[in-house]
Amino acid sequence: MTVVTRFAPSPTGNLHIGGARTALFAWAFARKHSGQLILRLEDTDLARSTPQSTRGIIRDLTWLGLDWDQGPNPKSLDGGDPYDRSSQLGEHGPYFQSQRHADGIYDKLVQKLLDEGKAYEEDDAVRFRMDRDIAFDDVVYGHIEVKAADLEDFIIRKGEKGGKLPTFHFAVTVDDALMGVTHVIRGQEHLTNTSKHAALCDALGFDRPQWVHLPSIMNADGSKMSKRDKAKAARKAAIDAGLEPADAAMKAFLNKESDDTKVAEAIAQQLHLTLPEIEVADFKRSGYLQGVVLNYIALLGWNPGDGTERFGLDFLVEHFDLKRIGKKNSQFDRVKLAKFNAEVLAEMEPAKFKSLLKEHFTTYRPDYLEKLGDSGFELFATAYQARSQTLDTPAELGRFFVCSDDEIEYNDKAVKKNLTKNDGEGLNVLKQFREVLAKCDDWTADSLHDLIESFTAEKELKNMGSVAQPLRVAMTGNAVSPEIGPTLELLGKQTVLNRIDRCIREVG
RNA sequence: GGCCUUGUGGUGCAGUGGAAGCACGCCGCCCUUUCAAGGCGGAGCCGCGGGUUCAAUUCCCGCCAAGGCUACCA
Repeated sequence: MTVVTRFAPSPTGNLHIGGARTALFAWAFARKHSGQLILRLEDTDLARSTPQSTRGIIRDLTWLGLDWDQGPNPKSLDGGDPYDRSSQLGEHGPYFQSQRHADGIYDKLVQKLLDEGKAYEEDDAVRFRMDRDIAFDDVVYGHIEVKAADLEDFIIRKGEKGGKLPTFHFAVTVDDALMGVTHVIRGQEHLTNTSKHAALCDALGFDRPQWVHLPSIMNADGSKMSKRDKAKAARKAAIDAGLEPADAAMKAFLNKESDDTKVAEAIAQQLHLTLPEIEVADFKRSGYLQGVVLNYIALLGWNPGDGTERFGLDFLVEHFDLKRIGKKNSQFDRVKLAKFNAEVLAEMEPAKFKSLLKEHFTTYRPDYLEKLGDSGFELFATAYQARSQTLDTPAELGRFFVCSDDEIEYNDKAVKKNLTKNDGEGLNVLKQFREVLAKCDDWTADSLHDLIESFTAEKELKNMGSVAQPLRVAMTGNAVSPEIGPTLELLGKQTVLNRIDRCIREVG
C-alpha cells in the first residue's frame, strides 16, 4: 500500500513553527516510503480564513524546501491564484475545503448519516450521535479508549451563522478518507478528538487511517508557543521604554485590548527589538537558514537513535521512523538553534556567506547595503562571518559601521577601562596614535595592523590591545568590534579621525 | 469540574531490572588586540509516596505537576 500523508493547515495566519514541524514529519514520512504528500487547506472557518494566509503558508513551506504532490500549485505564487482549480496538483482535488463544500461533497455525506439516523438536526445545525464507547490506536500514544459517557454528540455541519459548512471534525474525516490518506500526522491537540474521527469513519464506512499525533512545542517558560508571545514581548518593551501610544491601535495594544501583530512589529522596529520568533517567517527575518530551522525542529520530539544531531533532509528521509517519535512536549530552545545556525554560517564558503548575507540585507537591511557600498560590504561580510549567529547579527553588531559619527554613545565601563583609567593612559595612546593615522596613506587592513603593531613596540606598550582597545571605544563606544585592522579600513580614514577627535573631546 | 496524555541535569534527546550518556546552555582555566570561535576541566538529573523484587530511573498503584480536549475554532 502506498503511503499517503497530508499537511492540512487552516489558513488563519502565517505558518507556525509547530506547523512546520508537522509538515516536515509528514513530508519525511512520505518521502521515506516513496509515498505522496497532500497539502490541503482547511478553510471552513469563514470568519478567520484568508487568501493571504494561504499564500503565506505556501510561501513558507516553499522557503523551507518542502514540496508536495497534491494541493495548490506552488507556482501560483508568481502572479497566479492558488485557488484556481485547474492549476491545483493531484487527482483528488479540489484541495480547499471551501471548494469541496461548494461541490457538495460534505452535504451528501451529512445527508447519508441523517438518513441512517446516525445524525440529527438541532436548530439549523446537524449533530452526530456518539452513543457508544470508542477505542483507537495511535502510532505514538498507543491504545486509547473513551467511554460513551464521556462523549457528547457533536456538530458536523454548522448552521446558518457558520454558513452551513462542515465542522473541522467532519471535513477532515471525510477528506482524509476520500483522498486516500493512510497516515494522519498532526499535532497532539487533536488526540482527544480523534475518538470523534474514529466514530465518524466507522459510521461512514471508511477505513480508519493510522493516526500519528506529535507532542507539542512549547515556550521556554512552558507555555504554548503562540503569536501572542510577540505581542507580550513588544508590550513589555514598550512599557519599559515608556513609549507613548502613537495612535488608537497602539493605545489599545498597550492596554492589552488587542494583540495586533502589526503594532507589535512597529514597536519592535522603533525600539530595535527582536521579537520572539514564532512563525516560520519570523525565523527567516531573524536570519536563520532554512536548513538549520528544519534540522533543529526535527530534533523536537524525534531523534535518529544514534546520537546524530546535525543533519540535512537526505539524512532525515533515510532515517525517519515514526517509532522514534517521543510523547513528551518539548520546549523550544532558541539558544541551541542559534548555535546550530552560527556553526553552519561559520563553516560556510565565504562567497556563499556573502551572497546569503546580501540577500538578507536586500530584503531586511537595505540601508546597510546603501551605506556600505560594494567593496565595503565585502569587508563587512568577511569581518562578521565567524561572529554571526544569524544573518542579522552583522546588522546588530555592526551598526556603528553605518551610523553617523555623532550617534556613537560611549559606554561608561568601556571608557573607564580603556581610556580614563591610570590617569588617562588610553586617552594618551589614542591622541598619539591619531597623529600616526593622520599620516597614513596606505589605508588598508594589513598596513593599519602593522602600524598598530610597530607603534605598540615603539612605545613599549603591553600589547596590541593597548592601542586597539582605545580605538574600539572611539569607533564604537564599546570595547567590541571585529579585528581592528579591517574595522579601521572599512570605516575609512576620515571617519576614523573624526571619531577619535570626537571621543577625545567628549571623554577628555 | 470531567476525560485523555505526559513526567531522565536549566533545555533537547539517549538508555537500562544491577553504580545514568550525548548535544546546547552554565561555571572555571588556557589561547587571544576586544568579541566570537577554539582547547581543557567542572557543577548539575531519573517529580513525590507506596508496593513487587536480592536489586526500581526502568514494572504496578496512588499523588502531584504540566499539556490537551470538553466550541456552530481548527
